[in-house]
Amino acid sequence: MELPDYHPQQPLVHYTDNYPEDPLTLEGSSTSQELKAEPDGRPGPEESCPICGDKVSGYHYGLLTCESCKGFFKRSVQNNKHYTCAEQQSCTMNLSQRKQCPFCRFQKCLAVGMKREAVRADRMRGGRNKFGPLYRRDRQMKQQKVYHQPNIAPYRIKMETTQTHRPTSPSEHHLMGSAPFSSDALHQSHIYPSGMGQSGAPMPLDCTVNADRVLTPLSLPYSGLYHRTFPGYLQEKGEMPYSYSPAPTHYLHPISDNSFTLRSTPASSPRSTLSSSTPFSQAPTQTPDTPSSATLKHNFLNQLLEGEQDESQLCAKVLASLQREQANRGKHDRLNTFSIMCKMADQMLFGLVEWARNSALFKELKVEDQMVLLQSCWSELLVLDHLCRQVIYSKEGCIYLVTGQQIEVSTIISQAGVTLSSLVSRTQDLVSKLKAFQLDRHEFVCLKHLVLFNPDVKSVQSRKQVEQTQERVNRALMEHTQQSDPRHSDKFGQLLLRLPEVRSISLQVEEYLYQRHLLGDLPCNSLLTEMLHTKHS
DNA sequence: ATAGCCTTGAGT
DNA sequence: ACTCAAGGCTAT
Repeated sequence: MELPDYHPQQPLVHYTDNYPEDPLTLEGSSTSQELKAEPDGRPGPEESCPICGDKVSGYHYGLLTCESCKGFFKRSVQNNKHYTCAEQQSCTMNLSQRKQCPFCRFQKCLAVGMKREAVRADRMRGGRNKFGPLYRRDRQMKQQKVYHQPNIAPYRIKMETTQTHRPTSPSEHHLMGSAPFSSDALHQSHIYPSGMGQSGAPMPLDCTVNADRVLTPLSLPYSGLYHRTFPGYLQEKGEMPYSYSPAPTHYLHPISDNSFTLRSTPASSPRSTLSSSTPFSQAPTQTPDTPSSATLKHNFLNQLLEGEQDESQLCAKVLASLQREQANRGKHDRLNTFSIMCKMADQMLFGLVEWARNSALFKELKVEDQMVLLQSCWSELLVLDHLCRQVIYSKEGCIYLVTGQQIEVSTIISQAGVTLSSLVSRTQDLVSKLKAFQLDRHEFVCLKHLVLFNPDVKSVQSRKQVEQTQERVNRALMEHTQQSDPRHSDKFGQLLLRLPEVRSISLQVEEYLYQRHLLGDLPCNSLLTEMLHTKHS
């Protein structure tokens, strides 16, 4: 799953850079960075074919390609060719090797956005087709980019399947499984960059063009997200709350000042107060508190809520991190989709650690207990966070990423391996149930605390303290569910009954990630891998 | 089968 | 009349 080094069967997300000022443009092409257009928008001399890297000769079947790929695509479509790959459907595509595997070449043609419809069934010559306006707009985009965004390329995501078998070569990514090259639906269901997105310029209007693509240009809760400034989050260096160090880091080792070695946002740093302007407060399921309910319980719950991360800040942080990561990489060293997902998870994990550390209840615990608790439940917290995000933001049949993008579940299921498909299905079932229950933020934050304060974790020293806190949260949850929705008298019980499934899913996630880690698929130096190691050691 | 060059013709 | 993205031709 990646471009420009295309591996048809690879994982999920690929991106170059991103326009921080416009979250609606997380789509573009693989070559946006290296393409250099003339000021008039015509392809410049350095423009390279997104399929093989050869010199571009103009727009062909939807996007700028070289003459040979144009011809290849035309022949393939006109003659209804069905190729097969002798390798693992992840052959390298470049000028010298493009002839070796027509299967992978054709896949890549489709992947980058070449359009079969542009090959004429009647073989009529000359004239213009319906893509004329697209080409024009793409030129305009390029022009804008040249003048206004010379160094910034867009962010994009595409699907890849994920398998757990080992690639034949460490440098290659192979699909797992499934994806015999047979139908267009398969290819088009990938989260591919817009065929017209090579410019790397914002292309919000391409929604319609990309209607068949999985990843729709996202609609973030707040369009102004990137226009705000988030101290500490969008800075390029230095003060980023979570920056990777070049050497392996032991993020969770306690140090004398009762904090972790990982430098995190100081507790006094600006953070959202979860006022009505936060995305979460717009959750359709939220139950507004009435002034009359200002009880102790109420204050307790609000206290828990105050520690919740602001979704827009988290989104900005993750995007900034991905952007930084990709910026540090070479053109042929892009993260594949799976790696990007891991990076996202990693950032969310950092966020959860920070969340816990800032929790008044959690701070009361010994650092040793804090560590074992977090090490025990991190994956459950990740799953809970994910569930909450889905309940609040996801469209029916889609998975909402922390970056604000939505991916169709059916696509993931159809392309992922058995394990991942099962995970996604189980998770979506849970999402449906929680949506039916109209899980609100109070309940969600209680569930997180219930999972965090688990007195059954072995080697917890202050077991009693953990137990009491859990019971306290449990009571608050019970009272809240009874008050907020008296019609669902069993809501409390139903919510608790979901936790075993959350646990089960999280364990499967850990197992899955660990297997991929053993295959070398996980990015190095991540908190994610460190957590996985801790459990498996 | 590939790929560079040629011809065509609707849109501007 | 010009543009340029279609299809066609043909040496390799």
